[in-house]
Parts: sequence; C-alpha cells; structure tokens
Amino acid sequence: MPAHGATILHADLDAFYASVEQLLDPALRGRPIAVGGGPRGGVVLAASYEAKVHGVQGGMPGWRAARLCPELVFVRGHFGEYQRLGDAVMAVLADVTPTVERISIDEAFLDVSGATHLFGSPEAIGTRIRERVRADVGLPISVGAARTKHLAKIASQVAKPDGLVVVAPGTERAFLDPLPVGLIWGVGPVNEQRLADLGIRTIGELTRTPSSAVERILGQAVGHKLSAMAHDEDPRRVVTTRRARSVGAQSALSRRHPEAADVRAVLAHLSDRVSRRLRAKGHAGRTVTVAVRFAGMRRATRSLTLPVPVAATLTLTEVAERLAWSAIEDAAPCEITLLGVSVSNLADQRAIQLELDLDPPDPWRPGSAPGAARRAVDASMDAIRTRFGGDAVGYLPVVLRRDGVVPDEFRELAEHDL
DNA sequence: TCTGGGGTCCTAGGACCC
DNA sequence: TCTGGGGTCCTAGGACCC
Repeated sequence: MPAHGATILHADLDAFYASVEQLLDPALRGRPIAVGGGPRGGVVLAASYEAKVHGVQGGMPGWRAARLCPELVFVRGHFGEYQRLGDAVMAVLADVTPTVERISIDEAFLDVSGATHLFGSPEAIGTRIRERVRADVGLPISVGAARTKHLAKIASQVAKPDGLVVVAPGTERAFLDPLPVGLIWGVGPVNEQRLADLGIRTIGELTRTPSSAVERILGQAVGHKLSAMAHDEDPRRVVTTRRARSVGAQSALSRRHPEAADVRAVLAHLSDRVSRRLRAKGHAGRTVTVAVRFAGMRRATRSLTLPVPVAATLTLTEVAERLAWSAIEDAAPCEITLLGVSVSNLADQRAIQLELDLDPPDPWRPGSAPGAARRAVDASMDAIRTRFGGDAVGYLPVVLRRDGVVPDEFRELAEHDL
C-alpha cells in the first residue's frame, strides 16, 4: 500500500569521490578530474561533472578518459576520507528519521512519513537535508521525493547535479512519460538497446507497449517490476537492515598463460581475503564460486555446493583451485586476465565450525582432524592480524604485486559493511 | 595498446523427489 | 505400453548497480 504523499526520499551525493577530492583540494575545484586510473592504465572510479561534460565516466579505462579530455587531472583518491564523509552524511540523514536504508557509500532511501509533523513537507525535508549536508559536510547532494522508492530514485537522478525534485502524488505519469527508459532501475545498456530496437526510448512509450512484449524482451522479473511501477504499485519498503548474501574477492592479472604455481598463489591470496572476512563476521558458506576471465573478456564461472558451510582458508583455497582448473581446462589453450573467488549460501557459523575434510588426514599426524587443525591455524592468523595489522602475516603473491592497479584502500571501502 | 572490485538478482536446464 | 505434474536444489551465464 503506497504511502500518502511523496514521503519516500532518495538522497544521492553528486559525483561523490570526485566531489570529496575537490573539497579537500581547492585547486581541483571547477576542473575536470578523475579518481583512479591514469592515462596509461587502470580504470576511472569517478569523474567530476567538469569531466563528465567531456564524456568521461566511472568504469572507463584511463587512457580513453585521457583521450576524451586531454586536460583531465587524475588523482589517486583518499578512500579513508570517502568512508568518513559518507558516514557523516548518513548521520545527517539519521537526524531526520531512523528509517534510513543505506544502499551504498553515497546514497540512501528515507521514509519520512513519520517525520513530516516535525520537519514539514517532504519538499521541506529534502531542502533541509541538502542545506545541512552542504553546510556541515561541504558536499553537494541531490534528493528525489516520491510515493515509491523506484520513483524517488528516478527523481534524484533527474535532480542531479545538486538539485531537488519532488514528484507530487498524481503527477507520476506526467513526470515519467518523457524520461528515457535508461533511468529505470534495472534497465542498463543492453536492455536499453533492446528496447531501442523496438522503437521504445521513453518510459511513456514503454508503458504503452503490451506487457507480454516487454517481458519477452526484458524477462519476466524486470517486466513485472516495470508494470508495477507503471501502475504505481511498488511494494518495496524502506528497510534499515540487510544481510549479506555472498562474500567475494577478485584480482585482475596481466594477461598470462595459466601456470599452476601462479594460479595457486592468486587463489590462496583471494581465498585468504574472503575467508578472513567470513570469519570476522562469524559466517561460513556452502557454495564456492570461482570466476575466470580470459583474454578477450570472455568469462567463465564454476561453482560447487558443499554439504557443510566452509570458512577455513585452506579448504576454500583447495575448492577454488579445483574449480578454477575446471574452467581453465575447458577453455584451453587460453590466457587468463582475472581470477575471483566468492562464497555464498551463507550460514551463521558462530556456534559450530564444521569443516569439510577434502584431503586424507595428515600422514605426519595419524588420527589428526584436518578441520580442527585448519581452524586453529586460521584463529592464530586472525589474532595476529587483529593485533598487528593485516600485513603482519600472510603474503602477496608475486604475480599480483605488479598488477595492483587498484589500491587496497579501495577494496576495503568496497567491502565495507554499510 | 582492451576494461576494477564489491555486490544483487534473474533465467534456464537438469537432477531429483514425491 | 514407459510415464504426470509440482516443487526444490544446483549450476552456468548474464544483466545490472555503485
């Protein structure tokens, strides 16, 4: 049942990383800048509006961004600051209502239906949020307000940069009809092109298309979402907590023929990262998935669901290695450019810590229980890292040392629990 | 001189069970 | 004479989001 009034807000910081850099260094203000990447490699993580004008976008290879905008300034990024300032903005939002759903470092939904008696209309609340974020944190933020989350998110996109858009109840159709379908959450480049092939470019054109045709193109789920939105029946509520469904890590590698020692070293490193995070949260997972990217960007995944959840570094490494070779051998001869490990089917694992014994027991210690031994090793490593920091033990595989395009601080930011 | 790293959700086919 | 229909789980691939 939709709330009365445009009481769902979507607040979204503008070009977040780039805006923080311009806040920290006044010399960068008004200039086209890119965070991450460089003219010779890596990818752009974020671009300032001055750079976006030239077509520079997040996710774009640095060399291409440099070609689009020769005066582009590349900055390395202050990832710790992003976390700190993102948190500060969320604190401002929490002053308005406890019903805040943070969906990434820099954006959140709010349900302000219980806050209007204190702060006034959704429009007044949106204005207040924008003023306070600007005054207290120093960053531009856009806000959309509407009757549903979906619509509020579209409204904030329309409001950018540094604006506020309220979709008053009853005006939804008039608001949506002229907008491009790409603004719909879940319609990316592929679906946008598929729709364009049918002559459908605006949301209005889409809603006039028979739903059976839409579902044929976009699939049943997206089709249903669209028709729900078209009829203003978006049931999603603002939820303040969400549980992680998977934990993973990946690393791009310079193009190479897969060598057993390399593959093992990289997978051990990734498995170590993943399993440490699982253990830190008291989680374990039954399904292990390995992703391999080959030269030419083709990808393959292999997964295995185990009878019991795993969280031990060594166990995860062994499973990952089998899965990786299954994918590599199916593609041979090949060159690989990325390896990834992820664990899903998560279960809370604080009480029991069963570990699958994939290997025969240690021949040097007859009667030993490999699972228990592995847990003991992991516990010691975790304790040392907690005390002395993540670099105290463990190692970075030689094959990764040269390829570390993305700073570790960025990984930490991306993996941070929101 | 080819593209990061963290995720979510959906789809389709097959195995398996009752 | 080979054979229903529904449900669940697993696997692989893919689109999408920040």
